[in-house]
Amino acid sequence: MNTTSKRSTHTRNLEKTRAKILEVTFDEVFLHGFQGVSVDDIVAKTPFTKGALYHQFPTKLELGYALVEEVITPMIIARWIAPLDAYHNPLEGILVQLKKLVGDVSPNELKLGCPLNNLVQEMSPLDAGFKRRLQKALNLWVDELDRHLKRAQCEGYIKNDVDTREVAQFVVITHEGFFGLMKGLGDPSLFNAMFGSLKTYLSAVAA
Amino acid sequence: MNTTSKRSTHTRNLEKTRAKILEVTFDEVFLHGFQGVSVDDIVAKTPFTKGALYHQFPTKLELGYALVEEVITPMIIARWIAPLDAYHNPLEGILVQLKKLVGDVSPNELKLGCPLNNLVQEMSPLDAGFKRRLQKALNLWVDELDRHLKRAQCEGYIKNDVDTREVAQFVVITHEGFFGLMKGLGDPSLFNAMFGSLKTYLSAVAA
Amino acid sequence: MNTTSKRSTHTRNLEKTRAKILEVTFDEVFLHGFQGVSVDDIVAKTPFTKGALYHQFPTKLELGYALVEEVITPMIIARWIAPLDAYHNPLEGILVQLKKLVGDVSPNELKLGCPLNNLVQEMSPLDAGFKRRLQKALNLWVDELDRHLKRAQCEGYIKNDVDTREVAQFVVITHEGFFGLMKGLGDPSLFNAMFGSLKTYLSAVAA
Amino acid sequence: MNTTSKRSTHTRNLEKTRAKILEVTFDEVFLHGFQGVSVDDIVAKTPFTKGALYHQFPTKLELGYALVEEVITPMIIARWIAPLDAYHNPLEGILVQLKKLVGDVSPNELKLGCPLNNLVQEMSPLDAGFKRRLQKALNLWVDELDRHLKRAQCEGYIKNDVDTREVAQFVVITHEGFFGLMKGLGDPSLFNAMFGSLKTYLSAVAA
DNA sequence: ACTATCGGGACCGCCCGTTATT
DNA sequence: AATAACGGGCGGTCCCGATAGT
Repeated sequence: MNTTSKRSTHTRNLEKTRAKILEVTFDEVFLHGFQGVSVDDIVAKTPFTKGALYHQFPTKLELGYALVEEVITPMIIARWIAPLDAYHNPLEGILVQLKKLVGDVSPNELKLGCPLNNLVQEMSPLDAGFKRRLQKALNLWVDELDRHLKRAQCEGYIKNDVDTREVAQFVVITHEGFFGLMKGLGDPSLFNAMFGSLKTYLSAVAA
Repeated sequence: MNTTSKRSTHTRNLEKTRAKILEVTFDEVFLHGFQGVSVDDIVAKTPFTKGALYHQFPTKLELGYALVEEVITPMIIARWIAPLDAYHNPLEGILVQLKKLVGDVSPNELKLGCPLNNLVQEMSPLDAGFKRRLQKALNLWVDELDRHLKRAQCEGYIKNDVDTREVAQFVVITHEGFFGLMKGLGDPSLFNAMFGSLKTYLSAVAA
Repeated sequence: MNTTSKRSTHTRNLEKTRAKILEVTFDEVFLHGFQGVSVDDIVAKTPFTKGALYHQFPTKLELGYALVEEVITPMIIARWIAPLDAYHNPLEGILVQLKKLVGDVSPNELKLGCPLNNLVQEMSPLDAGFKRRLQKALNLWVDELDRHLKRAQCEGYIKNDVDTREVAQFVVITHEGFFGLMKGLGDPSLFNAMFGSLKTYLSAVAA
Repeated sequence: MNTTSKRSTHTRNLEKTRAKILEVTFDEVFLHGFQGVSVDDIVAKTPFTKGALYHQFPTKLELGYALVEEVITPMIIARWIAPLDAYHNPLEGILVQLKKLVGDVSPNELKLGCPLNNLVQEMSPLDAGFKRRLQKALNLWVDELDRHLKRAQCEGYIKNDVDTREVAQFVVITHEGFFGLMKGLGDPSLFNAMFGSLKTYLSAVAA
């Protein structure tokens, strides 16, 4: 049980190191918030030291920026957008995906909220760099949803007089609102409220 | 040397001190988050010193708890629940109140989000004491909304097969979701998306 | 040999605390230079902790500024100016004082140079706040010397066509030059070179 | 693939690298002091990387030592000693050179002081290796001046009872004292005080 | 010889809360 | 009840140098 040195046979690989640091950062920030995590905390959960982290990220803020751009934004796309390609009717895809990624997941995993929403709430008003990157991620989400909804409208799944962008915005609002409330209440019944209501809403705009 | 006894003067001053501290705390926490505010920051915006604050609130956390219980919870009730008493049809009240408190407000004032939601996102997973009090506030909001919706259902404004609690939950979800997205995007068009979609949804559950 | 707590029966006295911190700071900066001293070093040689230091001096720089204004400047006046009052002929006073404060002092004590000159060399080009305060101290030294030399000229000890301010400047130049070289060479013979040559020079401007 | 052998090319490159590093080091140390400059700062102003620097200089201190020996000492000789060869009367040479190298130079260039003096003041008490090398440079300066002054004495330009070494020491004292004060005050009138007074002094020792 | 990556530690600023004092 | 001085420790930055690899 002596103090193990961090110097080892570790292969020196910038990409891997960066990925590992970002992975740990994601976990820690997801658990404690950006301000609630110290660089030392992150380093301690890593096979590296502060020097390695500093080599990759000149400041804690830059690490946070990379987290948004390189981890969280792709994750949003992968979870909420990419799967829609498989559905001829995106409205159906949205609900099925919601069921799969939220309804079938244990409430415990949902209590931490949505990684993107968490950072938006915490950091957007505090730092312009965060704000810009988080805005970009949110807009991307809305834009991509809108693209699928427009496709749905073309295919006749949505009434022609419906503003698809408004629907896209509302879908994101309900997603983030759900995760936010879930974080506060931890009440599994929230999913039904959200899923059922969203279904009702989407039916109302469907053709 | 007026007629008021020393004791009551003391008590009144004590209450004024407490109220002033809570007022400043609200402003600062609303701007920078709970973790982002230091006790010294709060004290500096107060005519008192740190000792006075610690005389009233044993720790920073207790100050935060008081903020939730004595400021934020009443504020939620005053803004989103109490006004509904004036409406015979609460569904109408919800939408009118939304328009008044959000639609007619400058986007700048909305960019800081909702004081309750902000604290939920930041503090719920970090501290059990916060979590309990925030949960209580959220549940109160849902419960009171549900009470009004049940009244609406009795009055025949809502279909009988509708689960009013689910509607209440969904309304809160959309409120907090909207504030959350607004905080991140600052896009005024979000209000129309939210307002219009909520109207569509409420119409779908209305009798 | 347990770790002694710093909490003790210490009288809480802002002035005394400040004086003690400045005293220790003077010693440490004199030995290692301003950049070479850490705040922790200073605190460690003090009966106080960092909190106390921070209470008095918001930054290390401010501590340095106070050192110049409250310790070093008065020291210059006390050593090189005040004693001249006792001499009817200031030229004589300058040389006698030089002998007393330098010639009769062990070379070891001189190897650290002049506290004012040390800071001028180290900090003047690095920080405008230091520069201003050090300039003020140097100008005060020159001005006060000039005042005494003008008195000497009035009394007929200095030729009328001599620019006393130039003499004052030159005297300071030789003082600081001597301390500077002494710091580098540690050679006691430097005092004779300086003392003798300054005597020769002052004789040349004497009436 | 020219005729020069690989070895000599290597050597030449090595020397160029070393020279470039020393050149940048001189500039940076002159501006910020030795402690105020980081190895990374130096490397950043170089076409090389840190590894190259550490290949040539095992530590930052050794780089500083090389700076004294290979750059600053030769510079002192080139500026203050070598030109005296051209003068039959070195006393005249000293004053003329002073005018040329100081009096005709813009005050801005003088505000950074003398590279040698700067290092003496900063590093002599902190590191024995620096001290030894700086002492050597200062002694060389005094010795060489003394050599020229002895020549002057032989030629009858200086009174026979004058200790030329003391004069040499005093000249260096006034040089460094002037640069030191100039660094602190930035007052161009200092040159006249120094030049005039030194002239007066040298006249007093001249035959 | 030279590069890129990383180790480990020290420093300043700051922060929450306590204690002596009034 | 309230103030002012102070305790003790953590957090982000930065720095010197070492090591793996070319």
